[in-house]
Amino acid sequence: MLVVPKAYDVDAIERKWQARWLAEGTYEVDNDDPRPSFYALCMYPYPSGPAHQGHVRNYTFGDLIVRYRTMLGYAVLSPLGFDSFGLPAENAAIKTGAHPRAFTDARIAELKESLVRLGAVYDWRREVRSHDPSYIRGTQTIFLRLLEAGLAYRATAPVNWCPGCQTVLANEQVLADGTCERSGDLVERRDLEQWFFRITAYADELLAALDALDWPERVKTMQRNWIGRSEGAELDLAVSGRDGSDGRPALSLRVFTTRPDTLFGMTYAVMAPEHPLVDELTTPAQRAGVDEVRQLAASATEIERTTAGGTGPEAAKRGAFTGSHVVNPFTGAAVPLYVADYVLMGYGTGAIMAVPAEDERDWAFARAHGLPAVRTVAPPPGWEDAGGGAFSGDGVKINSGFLDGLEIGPAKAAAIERLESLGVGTRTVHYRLRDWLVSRQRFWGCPIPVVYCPTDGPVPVPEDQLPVLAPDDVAFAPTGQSPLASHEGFLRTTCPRCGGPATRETDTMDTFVDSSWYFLRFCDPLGQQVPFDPSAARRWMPVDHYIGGIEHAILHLLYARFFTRALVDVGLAEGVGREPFAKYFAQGMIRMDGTKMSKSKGNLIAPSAYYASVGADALRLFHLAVGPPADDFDWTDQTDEVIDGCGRFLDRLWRLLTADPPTGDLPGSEAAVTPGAPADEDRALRRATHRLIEAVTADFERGSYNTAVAHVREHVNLLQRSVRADGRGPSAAVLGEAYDTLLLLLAPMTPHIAAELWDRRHHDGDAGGVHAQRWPDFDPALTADETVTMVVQVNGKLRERVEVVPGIDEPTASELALGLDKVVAELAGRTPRRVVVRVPRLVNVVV
RNA sequence: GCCCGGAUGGCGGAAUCGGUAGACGCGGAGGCCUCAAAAGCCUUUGCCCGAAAGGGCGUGCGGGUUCGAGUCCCGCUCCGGGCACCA
Repeated sequence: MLVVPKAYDVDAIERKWQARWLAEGTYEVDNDDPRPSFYALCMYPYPSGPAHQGHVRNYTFGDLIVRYRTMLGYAVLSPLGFDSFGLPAENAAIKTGAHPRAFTDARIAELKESLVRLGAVYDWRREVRSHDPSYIRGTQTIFLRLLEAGLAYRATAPVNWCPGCQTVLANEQVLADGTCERSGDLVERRDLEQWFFRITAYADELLAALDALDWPERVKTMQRNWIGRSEGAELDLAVSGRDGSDGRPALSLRVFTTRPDTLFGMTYAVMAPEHPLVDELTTPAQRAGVDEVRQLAASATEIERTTAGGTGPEAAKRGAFTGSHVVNPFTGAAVPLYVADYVLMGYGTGAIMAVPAEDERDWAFARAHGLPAVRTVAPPPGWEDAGGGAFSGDGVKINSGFLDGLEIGPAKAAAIERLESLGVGTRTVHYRLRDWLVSRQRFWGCPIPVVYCPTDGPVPVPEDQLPVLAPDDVAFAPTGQSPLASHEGFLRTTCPRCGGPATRETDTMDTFVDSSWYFLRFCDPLGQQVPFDPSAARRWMPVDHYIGGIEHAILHLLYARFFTRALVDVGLAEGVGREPFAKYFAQGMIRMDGTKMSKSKGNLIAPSAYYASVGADALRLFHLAVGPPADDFDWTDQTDEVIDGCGRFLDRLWRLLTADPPTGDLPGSEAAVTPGAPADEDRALRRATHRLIEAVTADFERGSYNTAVAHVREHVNLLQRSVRADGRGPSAAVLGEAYDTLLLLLAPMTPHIAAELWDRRHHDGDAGGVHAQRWPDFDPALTADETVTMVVQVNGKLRERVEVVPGIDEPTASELALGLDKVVAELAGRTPRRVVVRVPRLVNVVV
C-alpha cells in the first residue's frame, strides 16, 4: 500500500464527523417517532477484536441502508449489540487466567471502536450484550416460559463426549475423523440428560412460511432441506412366532417408509443398532454378531456414521441377522430381520422395511449379505443390461398384486389405504429436523435457571429470583468441566418449592439461544421486568432488511424464526408478527488464496491500516464498488491498487468541488454564473444529473451498489470535463445542482466527505447537514432523450449507427436505414426479404 | 451421489424485458508537467489482418430456436457452495 499525499486531511475530517454523529445522537430514534418505521439490522457480531474486512463489508452495506432510508424519510431503527457469550473467551480464560468478562469487554471495545471509525452509525442507547445481567434475565425468562409451555424439556440424548477434556462437545468441535479439535482424543457417544427446545413442533409452519419470505432462494432451499419433510406411512410388521399364542406378548416392529407402494418388494427388514427391541428379537445364536454391530455403532460418532468417510453407502454396510423374521402384511410372507448401522434410531421409527430393487442403500446391503431383490416398478428398457441396480424412478407397478399397473403416485395412495383398512398402518409425515439441544457444559454462557431437588426433582427458578448469574470467583483450570459444577457457593442452593437443600443446574445455554431474540430486545433494550415490551416490538418488527453472512443460513435464521413464533405463543410477544426477518440479504464472503478470510485461518487484513492511508470513505467505496454484494470476492495482490484508486477518486471529487473553477469563482456561487454558457450545455448537464438520480436510486433499490458507484464516477468524469470547457461550460446554477446531487447520492456511501463538502457549500451543519436532506427526486421531463442512437443491422450484423428523434415512426426509420450508404452497398442491388424495425433503437435489414 | 450457484478483455466487473458486448475501475502503453521523481492531467487499450480506410472474429464447449442469443431451450466441461446412509 502506497502512502500518497491526499487532497484533504482525511483522518481529521472523518474523525470530526464521527464524533459529531455520536455526540449529536444523529441516528438515535425513539419508539414514538412519527415517521414510518424501517428496521435495518446487521447480524450482531461475536466480539473477536477489531473489525476485519468481513465486518467492514457487512457494516458498510448496513450503514448505506440506514442513511439512505433515513434520507427517504423513514424513522430508521439501527441498533447494534454483541453476541458476547461463547467459547473463545472461555478458552482464553483457561489460557491466561483473565475472567471471560474482562476478556470479552476488551474485545467489544476494540470492535466498537473500529466500527465507529468506519463511520457506521447506530442508536448506541440500544446496545445489548448477551452477557449483560439484564439480557441474561431476559433469556432466562424466555427459557422458563418455554418450559412452562412444554416447549423446553429434559431428555436423555446421545452426545459427543471427549474423554480427554471430560466434557461434551458440540458437533462443530468434532473433527471429520471423529477426534476432538482440542485434545485430539477419539470422541465417544454418551447418553446424558440434556435440555431441548421443541422446535419440531413448528416444523410444518417453519417450512410453509418460507415461501412468502423475501430471502435468497438458495437460503430458503437450505432451510427446506434442513427441515426435510417427507410424507409416507408407518406400518407394523408382525414378528414371526410372536402372535401371542404361546403366552408371550405379541410383538411387532413399526417401520416408516416413503414408498409404501414397494411393500411387495420387501425382502428383509432392518432395525437401528440402538433400537429398544434389538435384545428381545436377537436369538442366542445370533447374539455375538449383533453385539459386534452394536459396539461398532456405539464407538462411532454420529458424524462418522452419517458421512461417507471410509464407510460410505458404497461400502458394505455393517449389519447382522437377528435370527428373527417379520411378516409382510400384504403377502403374509416372512422375511429376515437384520440390525444395521445404516438405519438411524433418530429418524422415523428407527426401523425400515428393505426393498433392494427400489432403494440404493438396501441394494448395497442386500448384495453384501446375499439377500434377494424383487422389482415392484418396471425399470426403463435397457436398465438391467446397463448394470441394473436399484431403480427409484417413475414407472409402472409390477409383482405387486392389487397395485400392478398403477403409477407410483396412485400406488402409494392405494397402499396406504389398504394398510389403514387392515389396521396395520397410517399415513405419516416425518421431518429430518430434530429438537434443539441447548445444554452446554460451559461457563461463559447464560445459566439455565433450574434447580434440582431430591424430593421435587427439577424445579424452575421463580422469575422474581432472576437473573441466575454465574459467580466471578471461579478458577479457570483446564479440568474440562464447567467451573460452575465445582463452585460450591453457586451449586448449593435451596429448593424454591420445598425449601430443602438442592443443587443448581450447572449447564449453560447454547449461544444461539441469545441470538434468537436480540432483534426483539433492540426494540425495548432497557426494560427489566420482561425481555421486551410487546408494543415496542410491534412498532418495529419485523426487521425490514437483515444483513449477514450465509454461514448462518440455517441455524441462526431457523432458530430465530422458531423463537419469534414461540415467544408469540407463550405470551411474551403478543401481537408481534411470527416471522422475524421480512427480507434477508446474504453478503458474499471475502476469500484469500481460495479460503475464507477469518481470524481462525490467520489471513485477516485489518482495516485500520486503510483508515490511516486512504480513510474509511475510500475503504467503504471499495467494498461497495468491487462487485455484486452477494458475490464472494478474492482479496488479491491487485486489491490494494483498487483501494488506492478509490482514494484517488475521492481526492478528485474533493478538488472538483473545492478548487477554483476556470472562471475564478467558487462553483455554485452566484458570482460564478458563466456569461454566455450555452443553453445546450446546461440542458445536457441537467439531464445527466437527473439521470444519475434515477440510476443511483434504482441501483440502491435493487442492492446493486457496484453499479451505483460506477454511475457516480461517470458523473464526476463528466463534470470534470464540463468545468474544463473554459468559459463554455454549464452555468453555475446548473453546476451547483450537479454538485449537490453528487453529495446527496454519495451521503450513504461515503458519508464523511459528503458531509464535509456539503457543509462547506451550505454551512448548514447545525441543521443536520447532508444526511438530514431529503433523498433527491428526479424530474422525468428532464431525463427524456433528445436523440437516441438507432442501430442499423444487415442480417443481424451492425453496419451503422444514426442519431434519431426518440419518436421516430417505423416507416421513417425503415426508409432512413435503407437509404444509408453502408446498407445500399451491403445490399448490392438485392431486395430485402424483410426489414425488422424496433423504433427507436434498431433496424435489421434481412436479405 | 443429490440440490443450488457460477464461467464475459491481462484482472474485478457492466449489459435490469431477446436488440450497440465490454459501462465503471485496476493494470498496461504513449504523451504533458518537472532538473528529476511523486502526484496530477491528456490520449490509448477485447483479439486478429491492415499504413490507413476498413474488414473478420469474439461472452467455457457442442447443438437448437429466432430477423437477431452473453441473455431462451437441449446436451456437456470445469469451478464454487450446501446437503449427504433421513428410509
